[in-house]
Amino acid sequence: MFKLYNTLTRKVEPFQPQDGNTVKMYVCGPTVYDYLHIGNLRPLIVYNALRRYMEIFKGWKVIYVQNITDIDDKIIDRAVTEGQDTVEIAAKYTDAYFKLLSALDLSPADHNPRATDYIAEMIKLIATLLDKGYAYEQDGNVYFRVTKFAQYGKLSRRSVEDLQQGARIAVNEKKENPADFTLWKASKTGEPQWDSPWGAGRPGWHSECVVMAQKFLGETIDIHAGGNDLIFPHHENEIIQAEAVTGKTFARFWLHNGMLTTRGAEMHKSHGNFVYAHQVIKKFTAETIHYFYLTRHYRKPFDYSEEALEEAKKAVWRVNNLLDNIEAEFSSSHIAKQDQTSEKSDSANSYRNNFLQRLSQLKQQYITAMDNDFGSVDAIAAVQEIVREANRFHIRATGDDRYALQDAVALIRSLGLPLSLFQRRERTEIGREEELLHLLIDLRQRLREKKDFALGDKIRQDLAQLGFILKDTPQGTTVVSTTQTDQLK
RNA sequence: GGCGGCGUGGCCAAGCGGUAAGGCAAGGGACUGCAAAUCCCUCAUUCAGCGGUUCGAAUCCGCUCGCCGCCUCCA
Repeated sequence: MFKLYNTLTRKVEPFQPQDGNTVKMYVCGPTVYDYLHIGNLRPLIVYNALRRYMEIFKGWKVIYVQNITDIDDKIIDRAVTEGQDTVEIAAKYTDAYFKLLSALDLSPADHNPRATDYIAEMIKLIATLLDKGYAYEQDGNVYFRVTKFAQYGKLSRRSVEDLQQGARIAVNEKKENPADFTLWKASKTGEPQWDSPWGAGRPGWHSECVVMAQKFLGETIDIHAGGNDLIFPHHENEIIQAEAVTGKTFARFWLHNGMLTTRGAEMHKSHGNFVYAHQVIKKFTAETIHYFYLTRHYRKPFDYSEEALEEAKKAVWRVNNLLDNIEAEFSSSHIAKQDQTSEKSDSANSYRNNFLQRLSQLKQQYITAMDNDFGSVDAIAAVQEIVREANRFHIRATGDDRYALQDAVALIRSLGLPLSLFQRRERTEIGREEELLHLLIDLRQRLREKKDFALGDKIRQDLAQLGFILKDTPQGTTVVSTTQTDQLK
């Protein structure tokens, strides 16, 4: 049974899409005022993997919507400091955002609505809230009257009274209640603005997600996800707007990922303790980065460090090394065929069967882990276990039994697929390059047979410099290209 | 003040009532001309501390200590 932790109920609950086969999923996207930092990457990677798991292993069709917030105070500030207008700023960072997604091998969303394309719908929503008495206008500003909605606070589990005790609620004379939030903001001169029944201005932050989620996914969506820093006020304020209007549940499941920290402190632009995502991508592959995030449970905070990424790199390498070895063995014409044609003995057969049985056991372990609130950490542990088993089998199996290794490779690739791991076809392309490589390998083999190890080692060293790692295995010499992978020291 | 989370081996990190996964590191061994990789063995009688519930607790409850987040913008 597939289960997810729902912030709304604070419980792990069985999840099924509300209408048969289609999951309607909305993930809060970026405000495009700067490049993303690595903390921003966590929800992208985690929810992408969740989505793909639901598609590939559950067989559901996921409609995945992620907004782009392209109008906001931070964008206005940025426009001033960069000397451009807000449209240019938004375009620049939106473009960088999509480039990053692609570099990270993240599946594109089905829809990426931009806030400024939905101003009219937001105005309509706000007008409805005014009509129903959930909002009020003051000097061109419109505020939500939070006390009017009894369930306000049901997601974050706080009451309006709690909020009033908080010392950090901004004093605003225009509000009836300090906890009321802005739906429409009257613009100052020079700021971007849109016409509305309440004068020129721009929408508050929380309306856009409601409008865009409902536009693409309907009044009740299956999953709404984002960072746990959005629980309050952002998601709380979305719920109140949506449900005040429709009277229906806005989102059935609310998912929230934990924050990244740097030496224990939350990573935040304003703390200055962040690293840009594009900087990390220069040093590590997308695969290593995915592994890094997916080996920590998505709801817990965790500490970023380059050492931790180095460790992830090695762990990924361990898996790919096995895939390389086996694929090299099965595709290389240099391996003697006689090994693969011997008749099978009963004992060998049972050895193979045991191995295959163990593989399916570990596959089940992976699925159980993933089904249990996206336990990617345990799921990856199961893959590592497959690697150990396969390495063992690789050493000991003989004859036709060895073909079972191809099953192991296929399994690892299929389990890695939703996680964006272990997909790379490592073998160098068949072609002139490979012919040349094998010429060198043959030459080196002859030198080694003549005990001329000095020259043989030089060939190996020089090829390594060019990015081709030679390994002398019992099955012969194999070659792996490091051009597409993290190079180990 | 209110709401919430976390504390597991040298490090990272699962497990959330049935007797401690996985990775990295380290030590020993096998294999190898040397490498690389791989395999075998060792590496938490114990899960911050103290009580309680239970046949049984890292897992539930209470208290204490330590760290962190939200309550303003933040993924």
